Amino acid sequence: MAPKTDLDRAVTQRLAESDLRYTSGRQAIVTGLRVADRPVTLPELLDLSPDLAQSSAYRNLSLMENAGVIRRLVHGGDHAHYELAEELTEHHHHLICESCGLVRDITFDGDLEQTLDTAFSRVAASEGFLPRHHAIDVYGRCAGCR
Amino acid sequence: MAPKTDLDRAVTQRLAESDLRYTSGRQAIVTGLRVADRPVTLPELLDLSPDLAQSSAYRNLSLMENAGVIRRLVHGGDHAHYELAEELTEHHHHLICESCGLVRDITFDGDLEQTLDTAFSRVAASEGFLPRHHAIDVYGRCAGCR
DNA sequence: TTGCTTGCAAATGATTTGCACTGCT
DNA sequence: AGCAGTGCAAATCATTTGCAAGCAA
Repeated sequence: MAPKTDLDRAVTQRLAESDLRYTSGRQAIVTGLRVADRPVTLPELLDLSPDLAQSSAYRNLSLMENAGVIRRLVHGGDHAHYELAEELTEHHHHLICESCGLVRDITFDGDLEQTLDTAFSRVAASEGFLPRHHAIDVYGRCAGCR
Repeated sequence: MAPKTDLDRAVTQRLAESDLRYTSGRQAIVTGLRVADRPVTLPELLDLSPDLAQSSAYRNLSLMENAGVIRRLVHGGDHAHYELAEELTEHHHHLICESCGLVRDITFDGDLEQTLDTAFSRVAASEGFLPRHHAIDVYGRCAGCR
């Protein structure tokens, strides 16, 4: 087993808080997501780590999502995309290719996020909503599909 | 059949451009979505118009989505939500209740949208993407689930 | 040994599709 | 007549789950 990274330690702790072990299968998933460096689908994840059983991958993704380690993204395509939770990385948004489904992370500067939060809170309040977080998806064509 | 509204006329034209007729079943869907005044799931749509056959509703929603009349939203819940396309209403975003799945429309003022478009174009360009449109989802708790 | 994990196979459930029939035009 | 549209039932397919066996504390 590879030496523990800071990410592994953070994941271990979050899993422990939900009474879950950081097994080798779960490490393979976390490592796969870290290496991919972009949200990936389940088939892509299995390609990255061929020893994973599909059902266990789905099961662990789901368990780790509840534990705050994984975030599941769903856009219109056939498969959901998975990435590490923002608490383990950083707040970001997504660029989605309408042609091939590729998803990439993007970040905005703090001033813009500040502006957004303020605007969202005001509009949400007018509808009686208590806003908790937000997601921005920018759709377009990726370099390969231009 | 009810008299044609401006919306009906606009839908008729868009469907015609795809060689589709504006049949009574399709009118029932469009009317249901207009009356609901928020994105609804397929079961909700069938409740609003009990005469619709499920398969035809799905089929027409899909055809009308391709014709630019309908927009399909997918947010992780069990069912997708459907609403009238923005070209028939106005550019808006969504407030989503994490507890019950309710979706409501929200709009931002022009200045903010302008700021957003500028920011999105710049960031997308840095990744080689050509941005086409965007979607902002604000997650939280609705008044009923507070 | 207790209980979390895993892999396999089977089940689930939203959505899609084949097909025969209906109804515009 | 000719073809778009519809409803029913069956098929699809990503994801979930039951279960028996494996493994860590």
